[in-house]
Amino acid sequence: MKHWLMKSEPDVYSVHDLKAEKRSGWDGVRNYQARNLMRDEMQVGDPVLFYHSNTKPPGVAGLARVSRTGLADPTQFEPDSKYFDPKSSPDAPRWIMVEVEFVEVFPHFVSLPELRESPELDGLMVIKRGARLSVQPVSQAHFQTICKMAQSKCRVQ
DNA sequence: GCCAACGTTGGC
DNA sequence: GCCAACGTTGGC
Repeated sequence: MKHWLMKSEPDVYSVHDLKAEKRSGWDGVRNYQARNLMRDEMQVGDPVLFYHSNTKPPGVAGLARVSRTGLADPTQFEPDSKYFDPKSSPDAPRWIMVEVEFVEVFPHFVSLPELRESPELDGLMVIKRGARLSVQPVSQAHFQTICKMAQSKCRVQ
């Protein structure tokens, strides 16, 4: 089992939105590296740290789990969507996404400054400069440290 | 609002 | 295939 961190701007889609909706397709990713991780590496059941970006402060807000894999992102076929991709077709969809299922809102929001302060999180991708990738792998040790900081047992089921 | 980082585009 | 220009991300 692999562990992940996925970024979303809470003004657009927050962990509270996922709580209300229970499950959601992770649409709108238009970066090949992020797509490849979703398409090739993610498996049903993998835990996902839900990260709030572009907000004050940014940080890890909750937990989700991968509930479905290998789905075509429907927004690539919607001409009115800002994620529309005229070069993609339903026969050969270019943008593959996963669906995630809500697990919990963390009792304690772990802010980016807190992540930076923890010596145990040395090497965590999201605290590196210029780490723009919106889907990131997280080591099991880092994942468990963040769960502890969030005051969560991170039980996925 | 600024700007560093970095991905993408397109001319050559 | 190189690389300058440009666009986006996202912290600050």
